[in-house]
Amino acid sequence: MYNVNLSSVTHNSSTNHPVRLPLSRDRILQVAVDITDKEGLRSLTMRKLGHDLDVEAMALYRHVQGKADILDGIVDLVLGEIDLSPYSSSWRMSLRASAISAHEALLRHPWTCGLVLSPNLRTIPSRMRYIESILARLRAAGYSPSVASRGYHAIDSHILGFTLWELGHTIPGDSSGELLETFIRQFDYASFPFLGEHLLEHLKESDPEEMGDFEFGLDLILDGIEGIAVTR
Amino acid sequence: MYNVNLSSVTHNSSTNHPVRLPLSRDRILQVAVDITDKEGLRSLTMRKLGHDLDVEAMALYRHVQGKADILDGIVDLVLGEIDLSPYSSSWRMSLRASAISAHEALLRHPWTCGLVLSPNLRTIPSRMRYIESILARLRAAGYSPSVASRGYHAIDSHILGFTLWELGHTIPGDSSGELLETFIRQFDYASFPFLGEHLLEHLKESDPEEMGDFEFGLDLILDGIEGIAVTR
DNA sequence: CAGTATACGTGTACAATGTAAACTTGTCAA
DNA sequence: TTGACAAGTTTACATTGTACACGTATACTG
Repeated sequence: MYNVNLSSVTHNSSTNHPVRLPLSRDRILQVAVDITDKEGLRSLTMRKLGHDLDVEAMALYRHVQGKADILDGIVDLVLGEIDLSPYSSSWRMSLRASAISAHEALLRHPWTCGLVLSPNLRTIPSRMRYIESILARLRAAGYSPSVASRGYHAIDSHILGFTLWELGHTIPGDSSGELLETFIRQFDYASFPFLGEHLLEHLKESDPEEMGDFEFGLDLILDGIEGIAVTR
Repeated sequence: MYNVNLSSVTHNSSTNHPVRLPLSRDRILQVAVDITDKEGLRSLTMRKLGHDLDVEAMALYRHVQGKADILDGIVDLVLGEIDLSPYSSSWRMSLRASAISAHEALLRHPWTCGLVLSPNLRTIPSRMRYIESILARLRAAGYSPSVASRGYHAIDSHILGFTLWELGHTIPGDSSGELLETFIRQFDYASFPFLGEHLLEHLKESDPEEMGDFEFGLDLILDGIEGIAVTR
């Protein structure tokens, strides 16, 4: 039976000396996600990762191609958290739920957006499954390949773009909002009156009845798609 | 009069020995943009930047705070290229034109998106002017602060998200599309039929009459905003 | 049980990066 | 002439990813 103890050292009773949990790609990636969640992408170094796994940095290379591979791997893990099969009668509600699930996953792991979008052609499995799933639902709803493509783009752009925006105004390690407050205090409201208004808009405790900003934009897009005639 | 020669060495006719163009923040940022456009963000190192300016890396620090400052600076330059005052009778056409201008600027300098959205609270002047300008036009159109805020978000998310998506499928230094082609050839169409269809959709020579994918999503959003009642 | 092979981890080293601190030099005012 | 100052250079260092050679515990083979 597998030992899923989080601590990396366990005890072998027969030999009576400490035995390390064996390293594995999965364990490396899990710890990498933890580090990045807690201390930011900057802190995810091979040495730090090795340290947290009670191992020298170079040991990681037996299980992982290199740092790039690790980055791909943790993105894959996060995107795997997205719920792609929410039960729903309509394509619209189903896509809406998936989009919200994606948004939540990205917020849980704020470093993901930036990584997903670094320009190259890696094929990250869960990312491909995700895209495939959105396209499939639009096609199943009767939309043409062209409309499905464009609809997918609009939805995904909104998810990534909006989440990035949200996160851009979060300071890592400033949960108390202290830095944010000083920022707001010294903001030049005279030069940027509407931006100032916008800032205050964001600070306002939002009515829990009211829809969030993310859903607002999402519905704009879904409305638009719904308005396009299906071709069957 | 200012010497705007791109070469960093000019000739002083009285002393008859080469005289370096003086370094300046502006010149540094210009060259930084050039390097990043041509060789990617990875290649923008202080040493490379110094080399291209015929100067040691450390000389830059007399004119610039550090690398982070340079990154902010080049983002500022690019966002400054966005046309914020396209003549137009309606808010909708005006915003549409600005959004397209922003999209174009981001495509000209593909590294910008990632930089704009790295999470922190720097205040990049042209970015603030840009946001202010969009908000102002929505407010002038009669929308409430809340709708203006959310409308702005939806538009900006689309611009950044969509452009990032586009660029994610571009390989830096693969203008011939060679890498892309091998990617397409070895793509697993059986496992991801709709993604495959989507890929082909992208490869198709687009009808010049037809609207681009960017405008398609943009109009979805603008339609949505237009459908919201103004409050005056 | 002895010998060996293999997988796993370590140690050391190196190149690339950002940048601090001290040094040099060209220019110009007093 | 001097001397102060700004602009660039030199040197050095810490941090990063990772190549390579080396040990060693575990499992397999006879």
